Amino acid sequence: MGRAPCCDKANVKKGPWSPEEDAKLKAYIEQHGTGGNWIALPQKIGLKRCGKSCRLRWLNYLRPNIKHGAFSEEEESIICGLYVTIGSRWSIIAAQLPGRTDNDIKNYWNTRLKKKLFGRQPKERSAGRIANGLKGEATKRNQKESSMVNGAGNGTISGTINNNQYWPQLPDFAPPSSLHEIPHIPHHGSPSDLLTCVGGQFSEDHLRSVFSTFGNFQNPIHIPPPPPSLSLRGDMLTDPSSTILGSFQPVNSIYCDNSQSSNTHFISTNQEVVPNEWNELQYFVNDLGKDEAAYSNQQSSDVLLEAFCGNCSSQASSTPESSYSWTDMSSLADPSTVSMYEACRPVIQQDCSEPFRELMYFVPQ
DNA sequence: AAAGGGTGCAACCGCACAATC
DNA sequence: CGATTGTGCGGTTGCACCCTT
Repeated sequence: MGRAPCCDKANVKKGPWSPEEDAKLKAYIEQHGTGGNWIALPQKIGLKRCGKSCRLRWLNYLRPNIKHGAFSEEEESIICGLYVTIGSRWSIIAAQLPGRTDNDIKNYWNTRLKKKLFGRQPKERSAGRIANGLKGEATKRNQKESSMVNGAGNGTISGTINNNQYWPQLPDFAPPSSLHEIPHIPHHGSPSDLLTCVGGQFSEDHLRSVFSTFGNFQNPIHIPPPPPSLSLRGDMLTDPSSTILGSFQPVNSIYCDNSQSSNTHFISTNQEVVPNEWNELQYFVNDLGKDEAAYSNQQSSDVLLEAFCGNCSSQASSTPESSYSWTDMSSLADPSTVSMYEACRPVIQQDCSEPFRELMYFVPQ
């Protein structure tokens, strides 16, 4: 037996709220409060709405000091930083952004920030629409919402956008003499953001652009020297002073072969990787629409394989519940890269404390 | 001018947990 | 202490708007 419905579904109105309904709800709550009972509230007001719907409408739109309109760069940084730290805990993230609702932030993440962080551009055909479309959206909002916040964020987006990119151009960076000079890495990061760096474009510019996105989370980092023949893409250390790192599980380092032409990349970590983050990785890899494969020597390899085999077209997908040996999986990759990695594994293993975990994935070219 | 498709946002759904009976 | 009810939350959906063809 399921639980009783919170309201008579047949007799409640659904869909967009009318100005009259808004006015009724707002006036009542401002005068009497919610009374601690959302379910009973619509009857008191004479609204044919579900109590939950009233609550949502109030919290997301009608209550005072709600901030609508474009997100500032600072807000973006906070959202991104918290997302890679705590995941989709929108209510917690919203608590850090006065005036923003969890729904707003969730929508903003899903429609924009995710694309931005994953480094994906919209389909080619959309390029023109994007430049104009954003302007259109902003105009729509401006017309719709007289309480629009100052135009800083909006102006930033529409003002700096170029013809080819969805997002403002990221600042130019002077090429580093070595990756050790990457100044700041998101210390709240998860595997996903670093893997995004590695998997998204495989470019150092992109890597730095993602790091710059988290400028608010700058902190000194320690980057150990890479093993021979490998370049170190990133390294993260937890911040012991932080109080919100409960679920944070960093990837210690990501090693990429030095050959730009190679399609194989190795990731090592001595940390437990939580399933959510692998799911996110799965999303990312699947979103790329490319074949991939994974190998793990860790105990929780089932987590990894589950995460990776959802849409695999490689041989891995045919037996998603079985385990794969290194031999099996490495056979899928470029032989020279595999042999190079094999030679480096002891060094990497030494670099990571036990239990050593590794993941290989490749993107056919 | 119209159809088709992409995008963003408001709103809904269902589950988990807390509070109350 | 179990059952019931209310609330909070994240995921998902529906739709209006706009652009491209």
